[in-house]
Amino acid sequence: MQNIILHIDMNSYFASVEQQANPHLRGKPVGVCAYLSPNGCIIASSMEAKKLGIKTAFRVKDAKKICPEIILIENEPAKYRTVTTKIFSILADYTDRVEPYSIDEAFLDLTGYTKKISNAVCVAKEIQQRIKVEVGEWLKCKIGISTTRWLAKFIADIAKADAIDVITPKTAPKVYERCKLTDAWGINYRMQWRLNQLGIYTLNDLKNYPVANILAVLGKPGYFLWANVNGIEIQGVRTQEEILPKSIGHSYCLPKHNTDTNYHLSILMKLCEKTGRRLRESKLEAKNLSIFWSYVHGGGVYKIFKVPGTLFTTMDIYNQAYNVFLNKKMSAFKIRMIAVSVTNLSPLTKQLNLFDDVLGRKKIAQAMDNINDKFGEYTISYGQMHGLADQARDRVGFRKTVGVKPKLTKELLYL
DNA sequence: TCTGGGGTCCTAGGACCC
DNA sequence: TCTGGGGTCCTAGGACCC
Repeated sequence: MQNIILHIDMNSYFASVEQQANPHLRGKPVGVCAYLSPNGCIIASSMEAKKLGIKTAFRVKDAKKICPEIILIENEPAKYRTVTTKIFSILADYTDRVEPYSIDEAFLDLTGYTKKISNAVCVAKEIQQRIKVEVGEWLKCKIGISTTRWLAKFIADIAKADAIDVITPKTAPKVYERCKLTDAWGINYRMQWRLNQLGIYTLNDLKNYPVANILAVLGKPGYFLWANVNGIEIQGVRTQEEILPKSIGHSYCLPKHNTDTNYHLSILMKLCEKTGRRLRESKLEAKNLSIFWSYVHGGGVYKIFKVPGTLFTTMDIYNQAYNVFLNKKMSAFKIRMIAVSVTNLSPLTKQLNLFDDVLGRKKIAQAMDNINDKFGEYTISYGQMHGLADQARDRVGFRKTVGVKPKLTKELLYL
């Protein structure tokens, strides 16, 4: 029995959400940036901006040169997540097998709903319509339909905006004829080069290549590509509950390049706090910590290690990160970016009890999260983060910093 | 190639165990 | 201390993705 898989891909997502929310942006070239500075980069652009040559990852200054009339906006992740939740709840009306792939993409397994591609096309049309009516007319999506997850995404990737396209293993060779190798999910220029070395120049070359040879030369990644283009399912649709996150982390490119350790530590604390909050929201604990920083003039330090016990509170994470940072940092070098993430995650098992020393700290961390949820980000925070608010307030990700902090903050930190 | 910030999966090689 | 062969865990890093 063949499966019926849909891949939904929102068009120019962040820019479309902004156009939906702000009518004065509609029909105009809009660029959504990581942050508004000449060196900031465009992370999404509207259809109008794309037509004028604006591409993702352009720097702000270059985008302005190419298209002086472009309207630039700083991104607001929370806003986009809210819209995503609405869209995904529409998808959930058709099947419980919905896999959120990214903030603007999802897979649907309709196998239990219908066996016919023609029915799937009707569902796809209805989904497009409902998103426009229930979420917003500026939110358009393209939908790929096939028998495997990879083929559904492949056909959606090459589809025009707002299209519904179907591909089956039978019709695939014809479609491959008009595609480049790098149109395929999983092939970028490096993999393309390696495939070329084997005499593979088209997707049909790859499809017809002896599987044993490709496995021998390119290993598993090569086999996966071969199986995918041949319509063999490698990994079906998995629901959110079936996918436990593997890592949670945050990184930050510093707006000021200097050697000031206190400044660096305050950024480090902020990253640990953001990471810790998400860890607690997900009700997970971590066994490994990874910390990375790079220097302005090249090079950097990457360290990943198993910690004694588990990580759950912000201070658990910060204490470990702090030790590595102070031990390994070259004090004369200016730092460009810092990243923190936790891995080796597992569900939090114990009930939190305020009278247990370790668990008590976890309970305090959760109480602080609750206060911040209710009154705004960083209403209550750790002492290390003080002094950062002024520099951080106008930065992306930190924009929601609340200027007024209660006086009890420092006391709470040292409980 | 990098620019931003968030991820996944896979592999190599060393340490350590029986 | 070294001999063999098998295994796991840990850390580092590459190659992709949005």
